[in-house]
Amino acid sequence: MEKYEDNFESFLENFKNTVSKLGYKNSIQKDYILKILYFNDDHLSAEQIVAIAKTNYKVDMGIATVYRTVKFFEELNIVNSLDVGDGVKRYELNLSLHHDHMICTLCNKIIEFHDDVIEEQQKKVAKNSNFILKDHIMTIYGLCKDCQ
Amino acid sequence: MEKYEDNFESFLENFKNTVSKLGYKNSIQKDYILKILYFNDDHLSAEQIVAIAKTNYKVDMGIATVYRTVKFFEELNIVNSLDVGDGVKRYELNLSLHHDHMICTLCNKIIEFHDDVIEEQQKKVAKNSNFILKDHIMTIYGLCKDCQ
DNA sequence: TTTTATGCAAACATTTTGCAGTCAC
DNA sequence: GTGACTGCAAAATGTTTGCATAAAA
Repeated sequence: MEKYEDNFESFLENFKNTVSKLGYKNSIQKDYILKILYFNDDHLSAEQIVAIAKTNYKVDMGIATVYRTVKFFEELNIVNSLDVGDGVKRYELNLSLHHDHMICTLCNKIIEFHDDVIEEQQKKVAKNSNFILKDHIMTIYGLCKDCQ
Repeated sequence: MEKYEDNFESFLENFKNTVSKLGYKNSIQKDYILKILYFNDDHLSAEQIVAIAKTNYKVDMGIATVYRTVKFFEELNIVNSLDVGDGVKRYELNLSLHHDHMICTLCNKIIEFHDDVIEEQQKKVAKNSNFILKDHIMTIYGLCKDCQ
């Protein structure tokens, strides 16, 4: 717990420096959105971020700010957005190596995974089609352990 | 060309029988939406389907009808919807074996592909997580041959 | 003639935008 | 003090729904 706190603090410091260097301004909203994404390994919607800010941190935040901020984060490549298929975008911090998702069609739980074989094969497939791979998403739908 | 016509005609006949058997009613709207999806290997949005109906077939169709019809088709498993990430759902006929998509981030072209290695590996990954795989989507983003 | 399908418009949900005021630097 | 950021409300976007009419069986 303490360890994560520490990690987050340095991550936040680093991020704030980047923001300043780019000529943008820091704000408590940016801080809290990062904090919320950092300490919730869920994949959160804009509305959920507002709700968590309010209940867990007693911070009121306009939803427009959340949308603008996560878009800003996406451009800086520290946040990914993902489309579960229900018409609501969810956001996750882009800290670790690339990963994909398994989504339970019953309880909507999102499980992250990474597989090198698939990653490699994707590169081959792209190459075979003369396609320059920049990114990919892969989502497996099914039943999680608990819902079977 | 003639061959495809023939194929489509028998496909359509077959579909119409299914609709009748299930107690639903056939309509020219259903026919045209199928026809449009069949003869356009693009992945069409509801709005595009309405536009093509109007310009290519001189058929006016309400967009609500298109949404209802593609949902109906999805339930019968003859149409898949896909989320390119721009907030607009696109629809494709589900005729062939499973395939995935490469999307060019410049010209938005959609290229279909199928790869057995990836399919197999997905099964393994799911199994390792005690996850019962039902479906998956995989989309590769990058630059197509023409846009490089 | 009964039931489903259609088209329109209104409703809806999510996301974006304009603007006036606020805050960071 | 300047320029970016915020929050609100309005607008925009994509999709769904209610209802009266039309068409299929």
